[in-house]
Amino acid sequence: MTRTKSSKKRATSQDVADLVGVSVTTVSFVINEKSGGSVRISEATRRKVRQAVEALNYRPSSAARTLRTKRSNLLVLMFPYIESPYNPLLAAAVQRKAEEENFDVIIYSTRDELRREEDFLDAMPSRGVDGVIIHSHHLCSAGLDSLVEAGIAVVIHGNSPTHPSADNVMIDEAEAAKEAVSYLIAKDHVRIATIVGPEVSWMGRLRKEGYVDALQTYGITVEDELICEMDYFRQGAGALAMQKLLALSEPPTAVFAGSDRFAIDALLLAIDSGLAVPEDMAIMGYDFGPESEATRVRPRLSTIRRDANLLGAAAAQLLVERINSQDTLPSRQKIVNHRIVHRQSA
Amino acid sequence: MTRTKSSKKRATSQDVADLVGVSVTTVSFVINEKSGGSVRISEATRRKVRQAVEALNYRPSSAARTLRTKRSNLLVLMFPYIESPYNPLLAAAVQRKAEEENFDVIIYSTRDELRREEDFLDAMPSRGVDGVIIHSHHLCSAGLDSLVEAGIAVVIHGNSPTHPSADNVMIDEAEAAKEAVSYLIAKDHVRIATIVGPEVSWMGRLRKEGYVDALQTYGITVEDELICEMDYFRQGAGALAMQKLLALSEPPTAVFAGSDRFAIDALLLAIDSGLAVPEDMAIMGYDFGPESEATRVRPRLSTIRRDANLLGAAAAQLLVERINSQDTLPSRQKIVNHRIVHRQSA
DNA sequence: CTGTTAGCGCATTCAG
DNA sequence: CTGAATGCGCTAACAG
Repeated sequence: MTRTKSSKKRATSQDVADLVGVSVTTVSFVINEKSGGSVRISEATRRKVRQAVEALNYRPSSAARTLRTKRSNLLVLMFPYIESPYNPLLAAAVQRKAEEENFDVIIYSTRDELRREEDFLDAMPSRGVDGVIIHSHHLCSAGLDSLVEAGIAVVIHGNSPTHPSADNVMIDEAEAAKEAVSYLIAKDHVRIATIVGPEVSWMGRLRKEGYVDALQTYGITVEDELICEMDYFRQGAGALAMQKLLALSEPPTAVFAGSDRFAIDALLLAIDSGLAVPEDMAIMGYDFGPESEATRVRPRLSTIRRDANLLGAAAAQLLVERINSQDTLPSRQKIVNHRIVHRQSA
Repeated sequence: MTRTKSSKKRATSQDVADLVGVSVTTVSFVINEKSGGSVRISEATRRKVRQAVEALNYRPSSAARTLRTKRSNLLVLMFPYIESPYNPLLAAAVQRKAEEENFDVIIYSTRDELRREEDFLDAMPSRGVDGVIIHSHHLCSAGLDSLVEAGIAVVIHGNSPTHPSADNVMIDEAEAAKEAVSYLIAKDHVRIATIVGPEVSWMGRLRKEGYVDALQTYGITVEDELICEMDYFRQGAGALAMQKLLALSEPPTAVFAGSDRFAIDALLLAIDSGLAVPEDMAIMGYDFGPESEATRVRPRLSTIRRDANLLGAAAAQLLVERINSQDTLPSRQKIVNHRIVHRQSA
């Protein structure tokens, strides 16, 4: 009685082979359902092997398999916070897709800390995962090189930097912005302002593009004084912009904000200034940060929303394709549907 | 040029050894920071090895290591829906703890389907994970046997069946119920009814126990007509119970419901009957299902909440201990703090 | 149609 | 203080 371990040793493919009286090769073939080419296992043998598997309760060791095949069927979804309302939806979608393709998914929250993100990505090759979906505010493409070099497939969620060997999945920013503004126009607004991010930001540029496009489509003149360019992260930027707009000789009756944060600040300032929202001032937001912020403000914010299901599924899809592709794939950009959420502010 | 693969081969410990001019054994020792006993690597060698690791960008292969050591440092968190508001919090907590202990966590949503749950658990030994935290409504202890036999550590979240080789982490159901009722008593209610789950349910029994305990503590007579036993999953059970209570010759002024669903149904019926909540009828719920349900109803539901952080951390803690323990550990039950959420309904 | 065999990359016993 | 040798469990040539 020298055994201290309580659990008996797990059965190996050799055990199965011995029990049936065939070789491990045969076992391996039936386990993996190989049959093409020169590989033909008689149906009788297959059955016997399967019985033995059952009898011994044999389960292949993924560690051994991974070591051999360089394939872990493991993928990583990394984002700032799993607690953000968008991310669980994204995770669910990724998971669903991954499961279809027989992948497990490791989820990692970086808490939006650059250091944790870097450390995690750095340790990724060691983990032996096949691919990773990155949703990050910090990401710079340099960090991706080592992943790609280590043979890890990468898909980037959102408008973060592109990389020649990674895919991006995102929504059509310009189109979404255009729809938001068109909605305001449909509500009979003509004097519509916008609060947008800086030119240097890809998102900011695209959203402004959509704003201009919508106005022009409906024959409304684009006026510079109605376009407020603001820094996304500047405290109270939205309020500032709204203040400026209200001071105009002819203020707008509606505002399309390039981010929910802009929108909420602007909305609050409008209300504090004695305006009724949406009667005196209609406000549209744009998905950015937690959904709850948009629903917590009164009146609730109408805004653009990404479809987490589509984005997640698309990301997983691209990732799996990339993992399965033997040759280097070109970088792909996948545009996914968005939608307008009509709440109370517009 | 026969190479089709684009990425160069990853460095192995052999490569590192070669570069330094030592053996793989030495490399292995310094990587794993072994030093006790007869193992002594000179500081000089250590440094050189570390340099080589850096130079070659060497990362140990976890697959190989797992195969060798029977340790994947991978753990699974399984629950019905990642989209439920409680579960991301739980996941975050588990993750945080797991990370401290150098574990990655695979998250799996069963969509509350028994079949998917069973299939996943069944495939677990093959995945080579070290342990699993199970949060399930369906779980029966039979399914756990094969996990335990396969040497996978198991921790059960909540009051699902216990298992001689698994731990449970949960809140003190009876105490929580007692507090809820005590709160109602503190608000000057004396005629307090309860809607509880069936006797056969452990949760139901414990919560009723707490209810009775609170009344007795404050010298209030327990009256059978004020105790409604209902099936958790029966449609509209809470409304039915409230109806019955309102029909009493002397109806209660407060109700402690054994689940948020009961509570919400009851609350709605009370309001539809022209009662003001909480003025005419105070209602306390009890954590069960999505938080959002409790906050969406008007007035917002006061209820008992589990602390996801504590529960998650405790679960991960127990799991890691179990994984690290060589010998069989006894089954442990860990009770975690809960709290009352005072909203509007009581 | 099936068996033999050689590693995958690492941790570890046992010799030096 | 360090190295040589072995095998974890599996897959995939290659050889029948």
